Amino acid sequence: MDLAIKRSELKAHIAHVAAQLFYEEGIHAVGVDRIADKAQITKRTLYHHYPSKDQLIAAALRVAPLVEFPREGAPIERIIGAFEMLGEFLTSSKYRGCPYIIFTAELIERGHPARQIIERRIEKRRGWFYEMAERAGAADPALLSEQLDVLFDGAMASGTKRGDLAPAKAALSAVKTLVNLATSTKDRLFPDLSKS
Amino acid sequence: MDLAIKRSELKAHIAHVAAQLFYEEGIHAVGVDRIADKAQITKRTLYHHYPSKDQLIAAALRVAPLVEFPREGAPIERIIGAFEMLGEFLTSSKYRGCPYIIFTAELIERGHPARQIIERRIEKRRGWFYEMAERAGAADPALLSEQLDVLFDGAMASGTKRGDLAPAKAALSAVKTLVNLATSTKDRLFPDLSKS
DNA sequence: CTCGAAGTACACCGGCCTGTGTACTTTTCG
DNA sequence: CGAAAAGTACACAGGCCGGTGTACTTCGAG
Repeated sequence: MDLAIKRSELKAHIAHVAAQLFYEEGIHAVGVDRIADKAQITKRTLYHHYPSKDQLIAAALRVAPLVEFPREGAPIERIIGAFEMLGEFLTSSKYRGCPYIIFTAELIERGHPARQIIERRIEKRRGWFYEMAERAGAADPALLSEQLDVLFDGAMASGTKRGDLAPAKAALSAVKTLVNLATSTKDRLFPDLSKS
Repeated sequence: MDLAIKRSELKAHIAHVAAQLFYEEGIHAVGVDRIADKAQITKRTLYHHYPSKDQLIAAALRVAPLVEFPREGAPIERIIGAFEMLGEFLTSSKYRGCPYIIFTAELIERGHPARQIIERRIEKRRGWFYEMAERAGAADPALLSEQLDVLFDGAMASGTKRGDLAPAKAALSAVKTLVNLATSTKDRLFPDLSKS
């Protein structure tokens, strides 16, 4: 496969191997020896780059794969595109659940090293949704972006439990409905929907 | 607190203690000794009732707290009621995330003992949503119930990461919108919303 | 009452996992 | 080229955890 890894890229390489293993088999279930083996290095070398497993976890989290969000186009199309990408992500070969959720579930006691990374990324995604909602001319961008966020997480979580992409489809249809409603002027026809 | 636990209730008591500890601190992080201590019994006694930790995990999962679903009322009100109960669940003292998701995240390798319980419960919830959607006269009960499912999971997952109940509120508003649309005859006004 | 089941107290094993010590070879770069 | 930095190979410590053995006491149902 990847014979001959340049020394200068070794550190990053280790992080990627760790990320994959942690994600696929769980943080607690994977020992440093396993990671060193798969990365084709010595445990000693691993500890040279990452003095503790916790720091390795943090590094792995930083390079964890994400759902790609569309970088251009009309706001509404970008939002919908994000959920379409999500569908692809969910059906990718080894999907096992939202990395954030999975890692968070295994990192309760630990104070901080990795948590902050997760929280920062989540905040970034929320910001993106809010910006899109605003640019799309939503009546209540805060509400819409919050709804999108929930749907996104929901599709990921539901996709964890069941292999298929039905959750992603359902989320996508819900997104289309909610976005259309929130950005259309006709929403005045249903003034009572969002309250009570 | 709970001095004097009846012998006949001991087994159930152990499962409850385990469920709480597993949920709050993680399955891997909690050892049998901890559980035995908190249950005020000997490790030996624990192993008398549950011959392995895996079986204890399964038992704990069976008694894990759930969101209560309304048992009576009009279908639409019951659906909405379910999401209101969810909001309460999320803001309950020690909420740390959807028990199913958390436990699943820590139980990859293990083949079966606990997984089946989780899957059965999820299927039950899905069935409940479908029945409600059908009774409410939804145009496409399969789609609506799938959407509700995704929103439910999403609220739980989002609620994990951030302490507040904003996700639950957002999910609730989305539910109201989607249910109203799906069950109203006026949805003919928006024939294009759910496709493409 | 009585006898077996249930519970106790405590020591102990074996495996796994994080992390280190050491003596050696290889690469990199000024 | 030559020295410092990086990597190797391997053994080993120390801790935690799941699970067992044993000899004893207590409970509770018939």
